[in-house]
Amino acid sequence: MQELNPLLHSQLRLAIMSILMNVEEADFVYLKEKTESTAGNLSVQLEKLSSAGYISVAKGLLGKRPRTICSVTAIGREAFEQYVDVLKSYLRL
Amino acid sequence: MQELNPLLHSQLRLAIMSILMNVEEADFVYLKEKTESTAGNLSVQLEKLSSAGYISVAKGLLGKRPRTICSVTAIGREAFEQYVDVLKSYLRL
DNA sequence: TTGTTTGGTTTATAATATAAACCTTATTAT
DNA sequence: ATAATAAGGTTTATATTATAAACCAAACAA
Repeated sequence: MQELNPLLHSQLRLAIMSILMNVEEADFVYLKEKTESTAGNLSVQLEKLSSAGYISVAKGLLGKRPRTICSVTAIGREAFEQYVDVLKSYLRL
Repeated sequence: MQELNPLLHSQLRLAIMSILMNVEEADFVYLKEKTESTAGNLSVQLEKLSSAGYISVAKGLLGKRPRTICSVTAIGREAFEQYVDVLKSYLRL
């Protein structure tokens, strides 16, 4: 049995990645609402995905307010797809 | 987004359940080999699945040696299937 | 009869997820 | 002006979880 990439096998990080896989980019506020997570938890998990190179995080401003935009990288996309393949083998999908 | 049943969303417990979903029953030694887990870890996770009612665990003897036989219950089967459905919605399968 | 293997369980530790507390800048109300 | 409130986060502390180490009892082997 292959191992399930532990960076992706986490409720919140998987939710984040699954959103980002289906959209060009998403900002912090959107991800927070969609995943119903706390800001702290989201911040931590984004940082983990980011430092693994799975997503890119751009911190900028929208008008005068801070705005953090996230998108999945090629590496992240590949990791996600591989994770899905392993899961399929577990679940016989 | 629906939550991923945390009792199933765990590498080893998911592996155990995925094995048990495809087989009438399996003993401790078999599960240990298949999952490549340590006996301690396996013991703990079997206990968790058991006390949730997801699997039944029968401790008996084969000849003179102890033998622990596990099988998935109807409740476990249903929980697993529901978990798979939620996962599908995450992964667009 | 001492050591070793088998089949586990219990307990301690390491890792992880999560939320609480906090910070900064902007806006609103007084 | 200035004191509260909100927006958008980050940092840090805590609770949970997974994992392995240490342990135990029975059987068998040397």
